[in-house]
Amino acid sequence: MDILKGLNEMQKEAVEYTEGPLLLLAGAGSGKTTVLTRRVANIIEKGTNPYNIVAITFTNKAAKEMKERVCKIAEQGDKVWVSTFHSMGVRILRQHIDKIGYDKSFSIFDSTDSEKVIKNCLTDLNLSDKHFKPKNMKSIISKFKNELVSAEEYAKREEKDSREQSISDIYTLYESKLEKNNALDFDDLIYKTVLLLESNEEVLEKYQSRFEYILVDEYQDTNIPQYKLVKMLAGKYKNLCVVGDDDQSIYGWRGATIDNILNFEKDYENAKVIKLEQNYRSTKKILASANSVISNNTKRKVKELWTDNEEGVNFKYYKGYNEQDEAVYVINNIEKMVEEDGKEYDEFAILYRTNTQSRQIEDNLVKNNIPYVLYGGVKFYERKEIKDILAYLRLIFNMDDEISLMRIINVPKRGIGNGTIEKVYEYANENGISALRALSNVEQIETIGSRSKNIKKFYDLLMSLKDKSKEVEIDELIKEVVELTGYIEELKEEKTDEANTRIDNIYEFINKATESAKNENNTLETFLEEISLVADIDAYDENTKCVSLMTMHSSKGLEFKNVSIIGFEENIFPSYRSVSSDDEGELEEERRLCYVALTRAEESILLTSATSRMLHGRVNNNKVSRFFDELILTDIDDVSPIKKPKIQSRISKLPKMDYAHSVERTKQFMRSSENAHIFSAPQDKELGFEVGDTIKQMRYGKGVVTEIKPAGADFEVTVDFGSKGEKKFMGILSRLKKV
DNA sequence: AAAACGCCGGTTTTT
DNA sequence: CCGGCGTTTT
Repeated sequence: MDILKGLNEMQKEAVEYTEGPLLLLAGAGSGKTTVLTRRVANIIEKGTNPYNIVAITFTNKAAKEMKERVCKIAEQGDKVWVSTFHSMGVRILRQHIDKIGYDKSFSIFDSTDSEKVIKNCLTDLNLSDKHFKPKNMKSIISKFKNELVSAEEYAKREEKDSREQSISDIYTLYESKLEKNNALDFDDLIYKTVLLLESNEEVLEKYQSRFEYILVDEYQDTNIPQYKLVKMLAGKYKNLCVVGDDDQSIYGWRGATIDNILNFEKDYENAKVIKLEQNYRSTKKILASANSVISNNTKRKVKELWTDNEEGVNFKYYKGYNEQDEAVYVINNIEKMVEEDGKEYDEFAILYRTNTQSRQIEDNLVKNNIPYVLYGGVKFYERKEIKDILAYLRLIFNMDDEISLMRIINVPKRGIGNGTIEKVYEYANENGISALRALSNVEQIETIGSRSKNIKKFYDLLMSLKDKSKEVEIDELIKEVVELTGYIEELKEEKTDEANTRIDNIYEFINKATESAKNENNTLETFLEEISLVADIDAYDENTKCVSLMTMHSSKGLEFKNVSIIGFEENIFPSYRSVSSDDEGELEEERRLCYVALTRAEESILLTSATSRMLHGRVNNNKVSRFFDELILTDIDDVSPIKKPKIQSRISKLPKMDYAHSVERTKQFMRSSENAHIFSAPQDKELGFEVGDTIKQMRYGKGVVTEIKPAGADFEVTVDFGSKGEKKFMGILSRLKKV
């Protein structure tokens, strides 16, 4: 097939420019994946062995998709190494990690495991988990690793105050505990790979020679270690193509730095830059609004997406009374479009800022019998029962994994209580042996006495499982675990719904294992790895006939005909943290997230918010999101029961912009007939006061009016009483008086 | 040793 | 509002 068929000029150029460093700035919906796969095909066609090409992505889903598409158009495409950063790290480390002092059968700790290790560190160091919160410590350590600062280096650093010194101790002990467990945490998968390649010329040379062509997707999401890894791997041939969009950088909190993309031209001499700015996905209205929002960011490469697509329909905006009302509207809207316009459920996505927001939506979908898929939330592999079974498997694979050992030593109950466990640990420490070795010598531990037979039984159970693992497939092994431990038996005893769900989950887990076992060269190692590295979105299947529910973060890279963004409110989106942070950058990242969400849509967008919302057991009254003001307001139909709330405040809240831009925007804003009334002073004679006035109320005393909304013959007046909070009144009825 | 209770604290996004 | 965790009770 013709590799350039159907491409625009810029796309063709990107496909043909195969030698040397290339930065491909690919806007949302600009046909990026097509260009990438054709480019790979082109490199192969020019005579390169596919084995010498590597493509790096962030999610398994993206990797899988790219692999499939490359295979379709290129001879021997299956030989191209398409991998995520993390699985690439694992693959390199499994082969060479012994060179930096680990065993090749290392475990991968998830963040829960890491936090447990940190808790152990705190106990050992006699530090309080109130002052040194494990979650917080975890993220500090993660930050160090993402800045390539080792525990050793940090320990040497001078001028540390006492808190920093303690943190340094925690970091050091944490690292040594991981080593003792022969485990790596998530950050290590990249960090330790970098350390390995830095310290070992031979290994570096091996991979540098192999990778004649390197391709990195979503480059705007790379952090420092990832950047460094890529730079080292590309060191020999420098045929490095990075693809990204600085406007879609939404993982700053994970250490990703937008500078990697902004500085590419400085990092790589003679780098070619190609911009893909034509969007093939969205309507003109959607694109114009997305552009309008993102133009408020200061730190970005100049580009503007355009499209030949139709103008399209207006956005809809619905402000509900509360989150329940909001959910009902969103679902009714979908139902209506399905019934009246012949849409399918799978053409809809509901996006939100935080996972908890999916709850009301889910309730209402169930009520209305609408099929849906929820991505994210409590992950399958993080359920208690699955983690328990997994702990057995992990322990069988890596007997040094004490976190797993601790998890299941008395699960199901087998009469090994905390007291006994402590004694085992004491013995292990005194004799400088691993906990498992101590278990095998349990008869020697005098203090335990007759309970040692429980331990003996447990130890024998583990050993027989380990033997089994060498003979049978993974699904058989899991069945064996369940059988020998009596795990399901114990659950059956409970006879509760919850226990039954857990049993179902275990059967589902076995099914998944059976699926995996079908792949040739599937081992316990690869199975565990697969599970450690899955993301929610990896399960995304575009062939379902379901409404999709996911966070805006998860939606990156996907597209839907109709998108609903719920919770379009201050303190939710943008998040409370970003709003109250003094780092301007955080807000810009939220704005980029907004840009990502908007550009998922092909045809229509519904934005919703709620006047009052229950949050952490408390009622919140949030204003509509500031991003609302940054949209092109004339392209929005307000379908709320109460129209245009608080529109007065908008003038002062126009986004910060350079002067020319600002004047233009203001003019545009005033021209819009819908907004014309804003510029006449809003005053309601019947009330005798307006927004901003101080009034007096019988019970609460003096307060400032923040909002007036018509409500039938009366007005709903919101008054801020300062420390007493915000209250709502019916203005005339409650006889509010201007002071 | 296991179940039951009650308090405290957190609470964004995730490979 | 939730869940986790430590304390108390059986």
